[in-house]
Amino acid sequence: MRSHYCGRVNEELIGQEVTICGWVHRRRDHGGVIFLDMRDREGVAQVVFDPDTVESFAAAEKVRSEYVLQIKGFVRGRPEGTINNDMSTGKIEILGKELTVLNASETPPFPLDEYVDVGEETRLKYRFMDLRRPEMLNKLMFRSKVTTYIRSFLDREGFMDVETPILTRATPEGARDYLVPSRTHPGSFFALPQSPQLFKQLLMVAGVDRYYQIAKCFRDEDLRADRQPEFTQVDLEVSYMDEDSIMAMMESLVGSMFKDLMGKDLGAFPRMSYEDAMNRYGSDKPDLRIPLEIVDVADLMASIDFKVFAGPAKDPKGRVAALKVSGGAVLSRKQIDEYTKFVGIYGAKGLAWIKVNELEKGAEGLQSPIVKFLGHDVAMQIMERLGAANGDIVFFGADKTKVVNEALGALRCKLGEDLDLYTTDWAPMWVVDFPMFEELDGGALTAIHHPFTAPSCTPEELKASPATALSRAYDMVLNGTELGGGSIRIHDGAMQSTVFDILGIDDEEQQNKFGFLLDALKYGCPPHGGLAFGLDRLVMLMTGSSSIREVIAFPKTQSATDVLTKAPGTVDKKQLRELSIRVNLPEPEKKETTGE
RNA sequence: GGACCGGUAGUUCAGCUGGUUAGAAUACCGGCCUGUCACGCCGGGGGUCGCGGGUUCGAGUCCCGUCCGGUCCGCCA
Repeated sequence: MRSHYCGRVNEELIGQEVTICGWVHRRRDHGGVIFLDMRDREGVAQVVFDPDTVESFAAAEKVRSEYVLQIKGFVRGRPEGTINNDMSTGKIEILGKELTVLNASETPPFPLDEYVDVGEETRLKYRFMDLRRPEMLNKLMFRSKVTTYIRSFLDREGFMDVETPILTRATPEGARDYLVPSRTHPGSFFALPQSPQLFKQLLMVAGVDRYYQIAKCFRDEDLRADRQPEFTQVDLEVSYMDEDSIMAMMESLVGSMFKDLMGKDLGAFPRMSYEDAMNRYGSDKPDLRIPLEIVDVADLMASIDFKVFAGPAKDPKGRVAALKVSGGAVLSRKQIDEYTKFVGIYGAKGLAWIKVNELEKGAEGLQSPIVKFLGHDVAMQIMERLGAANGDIVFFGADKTKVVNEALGALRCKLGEDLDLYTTDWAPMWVVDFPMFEELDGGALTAIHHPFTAPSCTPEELKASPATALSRAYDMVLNGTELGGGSIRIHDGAMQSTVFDILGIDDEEQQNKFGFLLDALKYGCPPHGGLAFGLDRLVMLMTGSSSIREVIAFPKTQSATDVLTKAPGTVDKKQLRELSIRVNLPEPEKKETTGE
């Protein structure tokens, strides 16, 4: 039907006849001459109709925005003075000879140009129109380039693409599962996979050696700008490689992809221990574009009692830390109040600060509601430790360590954004040496990564002091976003049982939920490890998108609905009967539970 | 489960301290126009002010509830 894409018609085709198909992007009717900007996936080209070609001119008068046309015409250079340098096809135009309307279109529900920011709900309701916009099509095309790049890289490295089940069994730990009722086993349910984790480990036992899959994963948890209930992971696993080799290979994948697809050199990825990351950045995924660091000052304040917690001398779980912002003294009282409110979200009960006005005057040159409370000597010692200079502001956090880290960590990122402190566009890194477990409020332990992560010690050592044991996990972080996480896995049955024991999973439950894994570990499981990238987040960062939804063709809203198809929906009684399911909604807000 | 922001024409928005017939831009429809490129000029049509209740002589505006969308906290091993 067509000889060329609209966006690919160029000067080399001048004098030739072409046939293009596409949408009417814009129509400019001057009475005696009509211009149609024709658009397809590859771009826009201008078609001219003049009254000499009576039939096509009449047809061009009748077409409207988003009509689908087939146009046959001659390519010619644009006349002197009418070249449009803002258009990739701006040096040529097509003189329209024949115009066929392949399909009419109703008036679009919103403009498809780049000049209006349309509300997301409207865009999602007409996603098929929204995706027609060049900006969105380009993102989909870029995503396709990324997956193609990853596939060919992994293929070159000897990875096998193996599919794992979508209908699987519910996992006892971790995120909430999406459940699928089994018709043939009334009362039993499949679960959609949160990740192919166990299957890929079984593939290592099976001898696949190097596995990858671009896998859909499902988690029934609340959504965020970077979290969808179904999302895509680049999931991979290798046998006989240690963490250094795996990290090196993944770094090479991401590094070469940035270079080849974006022309960006990420350089070597620095590695940082979890402990270091938490202490210096208050986060296990630090944004290293921002040059601010959190500094402990508890020792300098040992004698001081704090209003909000017992103070460093008396509370071993507490932290007192400071964040110096160069040039931050320009912040107004109102802005500081806003930051105080901001850290309140993370549980901080206040935000103390010191503005450094004239350091040469000693503590007299500091402006702060807390200096008199600290005493001049302590205030000056803090200034010295932080290397404060005139014009700086120092923020303080004093509370439980978790609160201080989260509050100052988030404040650090917020200040980085608000004051545009970024020193680079891209700051990749690895976070390593994660603890194996984290203590819950009740005192029980939970796995920081997942229960299949290998510790960097023996089972005996692990049993002796689980709370301090480190794991062989690694997270790839880019600009404060966790791009991927992985680990060396446990390949030894005794070790796996030890970990389950520590997590409080008894023998019966171990056999019931993970019997197949423990079985597999008995039959010659090679040492192995792997990693999973969040593809959506990766593409979001690479395209500079503000949310993951911008790089997913048909995403869900924050309440996990699809406004386009109106999913989830009710089903009719017959379907429920077949599944032995009865819907039982609470009385007051009883909704219709069946279709017509 | 919680905090905050938003919902007014197809779309993007304005609408002040409650006060005449709810506006603008754009889109749409009609007319004019032979070199535009977000074409231009003239004219026209277009509203369940998310929904329900309340206060008031009077509500887009104030109050309560609710629904929807978004950002975040919790949650997401």
